[in-house]
Amino acid sequence: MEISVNHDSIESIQEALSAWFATDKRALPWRKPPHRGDAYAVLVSEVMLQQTRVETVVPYFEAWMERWPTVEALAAATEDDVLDAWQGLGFYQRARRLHEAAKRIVEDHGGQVPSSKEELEALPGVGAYTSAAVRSFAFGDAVPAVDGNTARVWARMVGERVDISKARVKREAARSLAPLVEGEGGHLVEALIELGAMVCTPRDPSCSECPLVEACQAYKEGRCQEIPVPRSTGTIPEIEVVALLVKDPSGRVLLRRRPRGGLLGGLWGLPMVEREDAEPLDAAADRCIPGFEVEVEEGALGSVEHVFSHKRWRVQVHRARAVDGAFAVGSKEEGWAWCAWSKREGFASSALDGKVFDAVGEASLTLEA
DNA sequence: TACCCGTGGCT
DNA sequence: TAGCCAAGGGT
Repeated sequence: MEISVNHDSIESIQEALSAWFATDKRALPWRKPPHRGDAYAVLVSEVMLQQTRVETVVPYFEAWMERWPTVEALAAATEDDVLDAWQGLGFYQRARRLHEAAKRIVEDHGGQVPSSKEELEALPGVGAYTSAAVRSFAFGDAVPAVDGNTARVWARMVGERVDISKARVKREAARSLAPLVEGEGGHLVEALIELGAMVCTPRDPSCSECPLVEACQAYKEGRCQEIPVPRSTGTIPEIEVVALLVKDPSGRVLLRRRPRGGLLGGLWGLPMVEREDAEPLDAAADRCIPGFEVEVEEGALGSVEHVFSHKRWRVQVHRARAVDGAFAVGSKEEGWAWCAWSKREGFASSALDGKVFDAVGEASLTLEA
């Protein structure tokens, strides 16, 4: 599939896109000094922006760059501090991969973010999109960085009803768009992304303001509303989850760090497990704290609903204690901690955990009242 | 390839 | 309200 633009008009299209971007682009922190063009800052912003809205990322990016202004500083950080800075952003593997990438850049590349496709994509968390973005925005090596925005712009330009969530479609878009962005530094690559975000929007695109209308097949045919096709979505399962509120004699609460790699990996929360089909409450409670038998109260203190990208949790929080009177669950390094209620913010946790903490806090107030 | 991996704003 | 979706990557 090719963009229906001849060689004479490609220059005028480039000029129109360039002029639009120069006047209409948003003043985002990674587009301003001292971050603009800094490969480390580009890498941080692009990883944060993966599947995440710009407005959400802005405060995280600013705090991150203040805390770790250089790749060396990030490489020297602890994993706990990295997760602390990332908490609430979601997709927590991104944080640990970015941290690991910083370490490798320091160890293997002398502290300089590499500029080649091969070396960039060898870094954890850096794929085709992020690699192209770093090359374009930091090294002036203009390569189409095809995110959902650019893919949508391209799909409408060629007028094809494609599913832009498919990797094959994004590869085709990158190949097809290369002549449009090359030879202009990286700003046309970024302009395509910005155009998709601000003008060529998923619904009700502002075609009257678009610098690419003359090259847009979908506009010509009046089919912008039906391109691209909506991606197919299945229904997500709803899962019952049991969480335990366990206190020691001094009133501290038992927290558990989730294993790396899984859902909310590396983050702290009340011990909790997904309940098997028709699993008795006490059996699920025992699995919350492996190796210990638990006495769990039947009535729930509170309940929390939380929707992830691929499943829905209904969390029931129960009060519980050790059958033999005491837990020797292990150290903080082993993922267990007794935490005074007022000190829980010292443990990096997710939005889900925040809801659970809130539910427990409200239940306590009710009980005391 | 299909699925796993968060969150919050919008309609 | 319930679903849709956003500057994706790894497996």
